[in-house]
Amino acid sequence: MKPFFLLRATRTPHPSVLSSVSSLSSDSSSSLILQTKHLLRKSQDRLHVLSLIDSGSLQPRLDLYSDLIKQCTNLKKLREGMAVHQHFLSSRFNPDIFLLNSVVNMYCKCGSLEDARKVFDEMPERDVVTWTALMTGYAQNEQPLDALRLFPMMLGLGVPPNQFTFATLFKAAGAANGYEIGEQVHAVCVKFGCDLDVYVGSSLLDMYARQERMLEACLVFDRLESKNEVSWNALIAGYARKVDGENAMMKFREMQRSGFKATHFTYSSLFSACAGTGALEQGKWVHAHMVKSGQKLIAFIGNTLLDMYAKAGSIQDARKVFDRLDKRDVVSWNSMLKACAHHGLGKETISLFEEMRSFGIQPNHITFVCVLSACSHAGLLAEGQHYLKMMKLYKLEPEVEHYVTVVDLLGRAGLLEQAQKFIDEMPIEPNAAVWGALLGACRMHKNVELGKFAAERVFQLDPHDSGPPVLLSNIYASTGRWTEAAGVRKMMKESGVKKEPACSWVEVENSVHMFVANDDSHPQIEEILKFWEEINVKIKEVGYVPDKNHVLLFVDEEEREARLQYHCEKIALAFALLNMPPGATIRIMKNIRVCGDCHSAIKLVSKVMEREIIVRDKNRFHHFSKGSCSCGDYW
DNA sequence: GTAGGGTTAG
Repeated sequence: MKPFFLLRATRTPHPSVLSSVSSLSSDSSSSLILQTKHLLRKSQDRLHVLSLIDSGSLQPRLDLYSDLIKQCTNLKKLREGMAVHQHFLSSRFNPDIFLLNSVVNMYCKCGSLEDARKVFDEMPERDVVTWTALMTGYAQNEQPLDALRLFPMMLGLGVPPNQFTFATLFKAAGAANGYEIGEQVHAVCVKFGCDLDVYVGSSLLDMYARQERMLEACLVFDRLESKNEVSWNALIAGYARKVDGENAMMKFREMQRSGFKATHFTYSSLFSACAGTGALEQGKWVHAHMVKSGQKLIAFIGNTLLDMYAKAGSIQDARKVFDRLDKRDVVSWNSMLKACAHHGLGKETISLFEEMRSFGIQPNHITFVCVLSACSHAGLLAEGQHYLKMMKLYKLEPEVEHYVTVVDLLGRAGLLEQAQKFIDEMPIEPNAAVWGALLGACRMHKNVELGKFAAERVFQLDPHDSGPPVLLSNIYASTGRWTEAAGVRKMMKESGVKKEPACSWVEVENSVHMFVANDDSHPQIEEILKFWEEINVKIKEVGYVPDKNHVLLFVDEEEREARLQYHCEKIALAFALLNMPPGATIRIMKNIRVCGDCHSAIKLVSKVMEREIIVRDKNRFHHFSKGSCSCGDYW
């Protein structure tokens, strides 16, 4: 066996080497050298290895440099990597493509793309590995466009790409929203016969899934030569992102049938799908499946599980998960804070946040968004201002999101002028969301003039959002200015801004039933409407007066009252009352904010029907019980 | 020597 380098007895090697060498039982010299080589390679002190070379104690071979570079790559030691690179340049060795490829990769993995690019540019020759390593570097360091730009250059120079190249390119295309480029690369990929590879396929189907093109994603998936956990997970994650719980669950069952075991990626996708639709029963089922499969509750899954319970309306279960997590990271804390805020538990959010601080956990920007929005939902004005100031303490500069919550906080409290002054004095440029918060407050407090002013700002900054014109029209309508309300509606129609249709849904016996406004396609609709009539009589007996201000169309009085009956949250509620066992808590989800009239009606329903009713709207949860709501009518 | 999938705010 040929020794790789020699340890000269006349020089003093590193003490750890000496002590290890002296403890070796074998006295065969080649074995000694091999053992020493192994030791040095495993040594945590790469700089010392370089100094041993400098002092003449070691005679390096090319693969010693190669090993050292690899170590620096894996450990992400940029400074040491640079030293090894420099040392190699001053050595007797010629530039070697294998080693330089490793150097490019080392700089990429250590996040120094400039250095990687410099080595790349100066290389006398480059192969597919060189190109792919740099592309991957860009793709993994949030420069996906730079990764994509390399591809035509590479093809132009006649370097044929391989499956590694395509896997990276599709990832980059997905991250850069570069879907047109992605599709072109897909064509090239087919030409090179790489599209059936499972790595390429997972990345490619993920790219299609990210633009909600599940049909294409499935086509890619079905064509794969062989599937693995990653390709299944990419598919399930695609459905989960689309909040298509039904298909996510279906693919999950297929995955099981095909003999693949769910991983923590699978579970977290499924939990986030259930969180999106608020499907508590399905979420619980997946949770049970996970426990049975022996998958541990690591932080990553725990956070999505916690989030699922919170978003599906069970803050108690969310808290249980939080308490059971053995390692809580900042995301766990943020999720729990957000859960409390979302459920209107302002005081609890604050005490949880103080607990987090007392544990010495460093809050981040999102932490403060959670805390501030809790203050806003609970009307805790002084606390909100206090926590905004506290950000400085943690060296966090408030971002526009934080200013939005403060405007919201002031606005909800009715301090509209103060809110406007706050916007004027903001150190950063207010965006549409900031003005939108003021507009929302004007809607709440029926301030037409300021509302108009705020609305104009929003229209300028975000002309495509249907929310603000609807809000403005509602301000006019709720103050009886029907002509102006109709004017805004007309303007919307002409400019092509479409209002998102209101819809509500409810989970009954493991399936989700959705009710879209003015859609009577549900098979039980006749029965539901008849049942709502009965409820309506009952709640009128205990004082329900339909609030016609919430029907914001220019129609006559009678029709206005009739239209109120058809708000989708009422339909969903009637459906749930008809189909759920007595006493079971009803959980209704709505895609937009719950309307004031429905809010009053549901409060009374909770009383006359003796039911716990939980409604999740776009902003928060409402827990209705015994005739009142947890939001204290402040939302 | 080069590759793919997951969470938190609004």
